[in-house]
Amino acid sequence: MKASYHHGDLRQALLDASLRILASRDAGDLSLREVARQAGVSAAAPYHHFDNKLELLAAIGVEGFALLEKELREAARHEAPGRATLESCILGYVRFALAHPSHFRVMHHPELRDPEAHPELHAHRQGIWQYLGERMAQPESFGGALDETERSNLMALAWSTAHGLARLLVAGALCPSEPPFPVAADPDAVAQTVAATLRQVDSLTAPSETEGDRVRHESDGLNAGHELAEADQENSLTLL
Amino acid sequence: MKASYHHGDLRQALLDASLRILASRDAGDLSLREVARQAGVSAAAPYHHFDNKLELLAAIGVEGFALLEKELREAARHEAPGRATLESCILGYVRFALAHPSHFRVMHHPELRDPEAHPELHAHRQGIWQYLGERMAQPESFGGALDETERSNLMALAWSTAHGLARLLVAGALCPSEPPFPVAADPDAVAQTVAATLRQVDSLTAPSETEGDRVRHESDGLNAGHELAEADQENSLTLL
DNA sequence: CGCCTTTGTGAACAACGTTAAGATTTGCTT
DNA sequence: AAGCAAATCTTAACGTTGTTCACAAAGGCG
Repeated sequence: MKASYHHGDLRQALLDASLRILASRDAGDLSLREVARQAGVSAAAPYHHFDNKLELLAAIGVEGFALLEKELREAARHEAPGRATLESCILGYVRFALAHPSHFRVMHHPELRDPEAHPELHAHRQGIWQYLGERMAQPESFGGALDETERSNLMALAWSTAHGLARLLVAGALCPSEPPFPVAADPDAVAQTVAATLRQVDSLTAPSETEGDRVRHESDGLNAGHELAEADQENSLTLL
Repeated sequence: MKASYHHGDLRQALLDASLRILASRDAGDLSLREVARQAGVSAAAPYHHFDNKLELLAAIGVEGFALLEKELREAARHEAPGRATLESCILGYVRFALAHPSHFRVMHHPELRDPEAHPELHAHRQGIWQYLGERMAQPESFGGALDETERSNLMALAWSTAHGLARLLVAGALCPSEPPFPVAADPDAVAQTVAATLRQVDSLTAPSETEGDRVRHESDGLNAGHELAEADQENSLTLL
């Protein structure tokens, strides 16, 4: 089977071998020599396909972002348009992380964050953000009446929750056996429940809301209202 | 000044040197030899104080968790008892991450997650979880009526949001210049606003809630209600 | 003072990322 | 079809890393 001196498609073979290793090891531990070994080539061979080890990881990250966007768009087509968009985005994001944990970890590897060092990866990351932003910005997502500030609040909240939940689940920090606190056995069930719970915030600005609700919420907390107002005044979550 | 052959307190000096380096580099990149160099000792010296490099990082993690717990308890004393506990925990967690990003990153370093390999670190991590769990479990946190399932939901949601927000802010992924979406310039303001926004979920189960609210929420989504019910039935967020 | 324990040094080893120079294959050009 | 340049792979090497080992210096205690 060892066909020829040349490999055929070594680049993809290296990516696959990397992912096989990354399933059990962290991205920081990945050894380029080991990847080459698993692919059946010499230690120097990968350098004809990637500038260095980080670029190999960046390519995996790009692969991951492309896959994420594909799956998000896929999921968006299989649902009633304009309903529960925020919840659906969160769920899609978390499900991707659970389905492709190795990709997810590489996508958020700290050493790949510099936009100038890895422009293609950065472009894909921005693409996801833009896509999610556009979907969540649709007026019917929240019910309609929603000014810029409120929308920013919700998006920061949703993005934080989705990302945090994904990280905790992928890291195994939210498992039923050893508690931070009791949680469901099935990670997907956790995601569903959290997303559904968060939806109650969404409903605050839904059209069915009464004016009485609105007032009660705003004057609810002792310092909460004050701090929020203060933050709004200083620089708040207004458009950049 | 180079006093003697012996260092005095090399252990702490190594920890300090590490943190100095970690301020600009990631935990995975930290070189033990460089730490030793900065501390002015040979490459083998650290092995008299730490079993290996990971144990050095684990010690920093322990330091971080202890600091976090101290700051959380500190903040808890300076506020009206039993009010907005959930929001205060979130804010405290995020503020710690912003104030001590190096510690925060090490505390969540992927290679330090194994409880058996780093039992002391794991104990401190559990301690934080337990402390936060106890605080958020206080009945007056939410207003009173709250069954086990609802409490788990809220805690999973709050923990996810706090952790996700902290990670995004520490990573610089929520900055005003390059948008995922517009966000405040001051990270602390973002944290305040997100925490305040999340508080609306809290208010769902507050005593001032009317029965009409409750019903409307549960029958709100098209599939959301269904999925939640399904999750509840299967294994849900009940006590472990 | 003598002696054991602690804490430092220096040299060594294997593994790693990366580069350089040379071999082999591919494919285009004529 | 021949030949030649580009792409791909190999072997060898360099410097750095984590870690270990044997040994030296300092501290503490009888």
